[in-house]
Amino acid sequence: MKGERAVRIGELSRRTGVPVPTIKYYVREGLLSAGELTSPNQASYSDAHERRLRLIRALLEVGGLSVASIRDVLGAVDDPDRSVHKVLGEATDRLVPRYANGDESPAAREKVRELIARRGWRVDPAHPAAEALTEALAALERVGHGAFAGVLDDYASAAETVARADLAHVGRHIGLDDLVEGVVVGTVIGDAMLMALRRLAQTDGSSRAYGEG
Amino acid sequence: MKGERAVRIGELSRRTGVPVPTIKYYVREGLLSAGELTSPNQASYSDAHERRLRLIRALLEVGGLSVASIRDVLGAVDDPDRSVHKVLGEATDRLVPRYANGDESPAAREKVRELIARRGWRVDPAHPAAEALTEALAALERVGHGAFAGVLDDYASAAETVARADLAHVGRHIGLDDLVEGVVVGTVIGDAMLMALRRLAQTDGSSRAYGEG
DNA sequence: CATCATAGATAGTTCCACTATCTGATAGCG
DNA sequence: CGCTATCAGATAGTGGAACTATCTATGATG
Repeated sequence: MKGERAVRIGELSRRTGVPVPTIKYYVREGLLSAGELTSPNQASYSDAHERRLRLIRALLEVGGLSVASIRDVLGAVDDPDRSVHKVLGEATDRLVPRYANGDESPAAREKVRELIARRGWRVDPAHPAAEALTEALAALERVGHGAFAGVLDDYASAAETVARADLAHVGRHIGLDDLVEGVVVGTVIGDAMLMALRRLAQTDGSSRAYGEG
Repeated sequence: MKGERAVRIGELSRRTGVPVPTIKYYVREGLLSAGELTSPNQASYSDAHERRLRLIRALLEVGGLSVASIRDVLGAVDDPDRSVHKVLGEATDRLVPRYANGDESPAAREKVRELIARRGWRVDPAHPAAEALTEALAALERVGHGAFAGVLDDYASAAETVARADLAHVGRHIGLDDLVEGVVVGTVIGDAMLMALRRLAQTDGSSRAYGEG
């Protein structure tokens, strides 16, 4: 086993493939806690550091998050409050792109309100994700493809399927200790997975419908 | 009606909210064709320009695409080839993030192959979306959440639902002329919609499962 | 004891999406 | 006709983001 705890920064860098100056940069930016100083110019990094560093890279490279959002999100991961629903809510809240926007397109806003009602979802219509959805619908209108909003209910069904799977996974596999980390990973990497799967299913479907050879 | 065709750049800017220098920048970058010169220093922009400009902004702001990818994608939109399947494939191809990566994690790669087989999807396992999925699964492993791959099949079902809705919409509402544009909009804005809906469904589900007051 | 790695600080780099400025030239108005 | 606003096209500059490089001590290690 190479599970040696307490390595120095060079070894941490070798193990994760992240350059030393970049690790230092993450520490400066508050994404990663500093190593434990064993002398004025020597610090040791634990397995937790390595794990955290891999998480940062995954959020950055696969999730496409900015360093600033990662700092936010990891703030939630380290938050001591551990009530499940609150923690789920906070973690996901911080993962929605924020639109400064106030009140473009009341039509889009209304569609979102109706959808939430129709689905019986117990969510605040001012939830950031609802804002994001409103923004997307408004963009569809602006671009002259408002009709695409017709897929909303099918999308909502699919989203429910996904959310059920997410919650089942959380219930089954995740302990309170890395709950938030699990939620973050599942949300961010899950988005990437879902997008990729959507492309694959589209490709398959279009090949069947408009087939080739 | 204010459907006056052939406006000048100032008016185009006013109508879309995009600053004049930014419009010029998009023209330089090849996202937008130049206006038709009516004299050495006067050009007129048509409704098509306005429409295209709105599309660019939607892809940038809601879709989060880079100027470079937008140029690529719009290249497909303007491509004269219009066989439905090919066009769908090309448009979606250009919308998948490309990973330079070759061969990290054969386990992840194998999982993707198996999933495609299990689903009976007629897609090349080397499809860029399959690569992206492989990358996501590899990231899960690296981060110590490999178990999350257990949701794959549920996600795949959801993706099929979404893809069916997408294709039905294309078949019902979109003519050959703006097929590609429709696909691009549906793909990019559709991703944003799906992500937002997933958050809403998650919030609802977690509220029911771990409820609050 | 000589060399190497390290902490911590500061400064520099690259890329991206704009934004500003400048030079003529024309439009449109009175 | 003259005046001002607007424009095309070219070049240069800006600000933010994510690094990357350099420097100074200082301690680790063989």
